[in-house]
Amino acid sequence: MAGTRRTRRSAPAGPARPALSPAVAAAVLTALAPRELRLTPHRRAVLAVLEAAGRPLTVDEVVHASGAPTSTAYRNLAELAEAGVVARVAGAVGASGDRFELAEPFSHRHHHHLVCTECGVVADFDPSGELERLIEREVAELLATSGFEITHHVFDAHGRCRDCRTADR
Amino acid sequence: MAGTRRTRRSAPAGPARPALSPAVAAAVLTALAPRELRLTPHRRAVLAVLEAAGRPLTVDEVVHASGAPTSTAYRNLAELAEAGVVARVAGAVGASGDRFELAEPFSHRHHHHLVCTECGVVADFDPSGELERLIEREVAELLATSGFEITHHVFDAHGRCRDCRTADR
DNA sequence: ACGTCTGATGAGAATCATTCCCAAATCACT
DNA sequence: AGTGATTTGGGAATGATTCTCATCAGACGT
Repeated sequence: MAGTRRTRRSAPAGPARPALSPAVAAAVLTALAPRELRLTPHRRAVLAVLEAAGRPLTVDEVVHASGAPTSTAYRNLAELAEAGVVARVAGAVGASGDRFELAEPFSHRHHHHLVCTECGVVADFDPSGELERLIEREVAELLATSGFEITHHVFDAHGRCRDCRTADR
Repeated sequence: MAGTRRTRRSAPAGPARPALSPAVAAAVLTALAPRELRLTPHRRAVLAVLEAAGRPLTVDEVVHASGAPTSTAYRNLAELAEAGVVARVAGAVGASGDRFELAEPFSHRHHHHLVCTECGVVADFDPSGELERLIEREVAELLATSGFEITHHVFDAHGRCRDCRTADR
């Protein structure tokens, strides 16, 4: 036991874990500062996992991929969502549990979701500019007619993913 | 005790409960038949409540408004959803619990949802025909490019409803 | 009308995800 | 390198949803 440093294991041994890209790390730091949140190893790991996935993950997926304990993963995801660094997105209706992905300012671009109603997996897709423009117009109209102050919109397509289709048919 | 019939109380005394419209009842009967599901008083009450509400309700709202016991309400909503008579819709992301409304063939028309991110209430709104057409086109494209067999789409606008806006500002 | 038989009911137990708790450890920052 | 506010984590607590199963209602044939 040569100088075994007893540190709380923040990055347990295991399959190679992705690293958070420096660009995202810097932006995240800025976003966390005003809330006095630190970019700890666990938070870094959680964000790295989300960045690498490129699609919304369940809490369970994050727990397994990041190595963070369950309670820490839940807490961090909630805090990061609150800080606007990650986005909480809905999975398949009826499936319990939200999913999380890097918020748009920290990932690539505006996108929408393809949700598999069978296995619950969620993939990203990019909407056409034309659709996006029309949605914007509709949203502006809703502000006027409904009394709702619209902050964002969700356009998800639901169906069966390729895997589920080939699996049982 | 003049002929007090002892029947299980299926419509407990209480505030006037809405009745299910005959047209919907007939259509529902047809939909339930192949599954050997009966249109019992509780199911009728649940459906009547959904029909009267005209917006997606939480299980709790259904329980209170219909008088059905919790376990019965959950069971019936799940069965009716399975049968395609009611639709399970997502509420605010992060809010636990799906909501239910009459499925489109049994209610009025195709519509979308306005979700309040603060109190979770969900209202219906009608999309413009133009938007709807463009969505259809986009969905058709997704089938080709993603491998997903799209069954339906969700276009929800999220924001703060009039009540929440006036309440805390 | 009456029996019969299948589907429905409902109270509580069981399950499961999520949140809470708080003493102890850690890390970001000077 | 020190240090104090923040984070951690294991387990308990909470809450929603589902399950169980003995009992009941209702449709149907006779």
